[in-house]
Amino acid sequence: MNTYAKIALNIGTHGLFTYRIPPALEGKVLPGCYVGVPFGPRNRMAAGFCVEVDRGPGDIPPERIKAVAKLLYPEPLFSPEMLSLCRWISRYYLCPLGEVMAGMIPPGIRRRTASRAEPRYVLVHRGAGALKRAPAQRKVLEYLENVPGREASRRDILRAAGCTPGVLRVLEEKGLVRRVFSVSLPEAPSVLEGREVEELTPEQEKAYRTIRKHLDQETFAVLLLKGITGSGKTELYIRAIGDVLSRGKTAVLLVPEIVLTPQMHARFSARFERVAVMHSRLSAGERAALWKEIKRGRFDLVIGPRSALFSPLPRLGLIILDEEHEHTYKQETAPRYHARDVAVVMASRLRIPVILGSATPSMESLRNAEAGKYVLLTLSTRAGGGSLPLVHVVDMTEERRGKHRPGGISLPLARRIEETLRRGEQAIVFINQRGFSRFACCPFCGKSIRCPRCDITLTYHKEEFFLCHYCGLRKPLLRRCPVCGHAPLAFKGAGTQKIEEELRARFPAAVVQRMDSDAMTTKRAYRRVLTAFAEKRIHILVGTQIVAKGLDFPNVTTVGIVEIENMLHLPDFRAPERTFNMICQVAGRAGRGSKGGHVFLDVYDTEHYAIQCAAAHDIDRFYRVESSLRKELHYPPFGSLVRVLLEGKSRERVNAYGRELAARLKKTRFARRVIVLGPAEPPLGFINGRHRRHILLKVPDKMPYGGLFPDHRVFESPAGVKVTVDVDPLSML
DNA sequence: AGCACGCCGACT
DNA sequence: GTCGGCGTGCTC
Repeated sequence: MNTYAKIALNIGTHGLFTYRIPPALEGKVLPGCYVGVPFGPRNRMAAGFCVEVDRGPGDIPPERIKAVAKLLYPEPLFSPEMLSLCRWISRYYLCPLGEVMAGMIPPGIRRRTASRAEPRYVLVHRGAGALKRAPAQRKVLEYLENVPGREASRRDILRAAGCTPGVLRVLEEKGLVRRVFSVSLPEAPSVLEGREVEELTPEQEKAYRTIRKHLDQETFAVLLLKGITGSGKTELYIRAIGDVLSRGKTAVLLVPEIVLTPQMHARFSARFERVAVMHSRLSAGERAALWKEIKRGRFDLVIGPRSALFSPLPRLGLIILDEEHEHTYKQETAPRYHARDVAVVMASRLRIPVILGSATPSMESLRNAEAGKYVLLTLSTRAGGGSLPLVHVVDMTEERRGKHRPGGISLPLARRIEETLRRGEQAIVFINQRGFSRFACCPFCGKSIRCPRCDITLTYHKEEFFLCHYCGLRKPLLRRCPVCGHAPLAFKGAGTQKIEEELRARFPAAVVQRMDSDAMTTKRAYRRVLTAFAEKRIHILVGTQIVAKGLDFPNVTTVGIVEIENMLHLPDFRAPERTFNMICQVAGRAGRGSKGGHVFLDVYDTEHYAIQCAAAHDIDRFYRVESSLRKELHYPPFGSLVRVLLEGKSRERVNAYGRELAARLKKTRFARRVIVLGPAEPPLGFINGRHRRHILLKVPDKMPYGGLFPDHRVFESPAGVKVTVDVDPLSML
């Protein structure tokens, strides 16, 4: 009696392939297994995942069926629960199952040519002095004694000690060093350590009791932890994780961007021993080695970005998502999943609790809390006893009318910075734009400098180039207008470089540092700036998003937020939400110490509800106003969106297919309930030499749409047009 | 993803 | 007259 395996291959098709299980592999090829199968006319070896084991071959003609060639991993890589999760992701995000599953396995496991992890060695015993007659070995031990964590990679050791691998082997045999697979712990700078919250505030205590109750029940629950900046959410994470670990279970902590949260690593590594931190710098081999060690049960806690959700921790007991509103949780390539939503489904499959934390939760999560689907936990006071900063909304129209000729920053902000410096305190100025100015244009003929491939303006980077922030195209600097020859050009819309320059000019005695992705190309540069800022060697920090998150410097008493309306007035229904969140996050950097804080918000539309609510730190009011607007237009969280993006070199083809597809979608059996908008030209209608159109589907609230389009062929793309389906899109540019 | 089949430009 | 460009289509 033969058995057959349905195999999901990562070849861009939703179909599964049926293979016979040969006697030698009988009982070993199980759902969730990673296998090699002969594929195609030349029978080349393809890797795939067994998702089902059947008694018969189904409707495939038996003569076409080939046999599974081998097991690529001795045990299933997916538990039944995780396989079920993969199916859900595949259905919900309209992504082939094989692609979903392949995406959850680190490249080093996936590839046959698993490049081995770089070996690392840790010091077991001190006492290099004893090795008088083995200078090479002594050198190695001396090096390891002085290195953070007493652990280093083989390459580093050999370079530092100037010895050969044989020396290390001898030391390993003597038991003086041990070979480890773990990845180095993040270098934790003491200056960046957050305050230790020893005792919980009454509010924290209350939230913690609720968390404990759900951990005790060991069932599925979503806990939305809404806590203002500085309210001690992290301390609650630590306690919850501690509880889970003490029950012999494991936990995963997702962070929006690992490079931006060094203090998070430091805090967790200080409290727990068996912590695996996924950093972005891991090579494929290191990632694979770490993955195997996690699967083997060597770690209790994994901290990492969204992909860490799929790390194979045995006995997972808790999932935590910090800063759950962050858009980085949405993957922008297939499968286009949102880690928050997947975490919730995963927790329900595994019957465990999940904690979503944020000072400014997403509209989606707030609505789920309101509807009673999530348990809301609120922290409304700062753990250290400090208070939220006072926010001053500066009316820039007033500024413009006054005698003071406005530059990048308002007069009240400038005055406040002056006072801050006089008191020996520090300031942060936030501007959501890199470069010197957003665009350059000719004051004579009015033409702007644009990207020929994307048809958007090029950002001016001073003394460097014009840069397209979408395709990365660089154009050399121009003195004159390329159209009419007029000089000089006018530069509009300030960026970090311009604000930096202005601050230097205004405050010549102060040390001003810019912090954006252009200035902080390496992690080291970033750390160096943070250390200098902590040591008060930098007085004013100017930066983009980078300065918005997690920085905890008690001496920062002033925060300036300029040009925020660039964000507020983007053609995107989430623009007010993003702006509100951003202001709250940035404002939260001020007044973390005992000295109190002031935030200056330079805006023209002072009455806008996003500005007003942010200034008042009133998220509940923001939620109410925003909800009524979204409800009216059936935008999320009151209904869902599916975005179908069409791209191609020929504008005519893209347009024609867009019209055809929209017409077809209007005729599906869902047409009466789904609103089909478009095809329309998105805000970025031409990028990288490709014309773009999109169709937006508004799916009504409560309509179950797992499998809304069971016939995924609706979205098949014809010649010359690429079709991308984005379920729950976060960006519609 | 590969690897084939299939129709239009520069080569021995 | 062919060799080869990569566009499109199939793979249990």
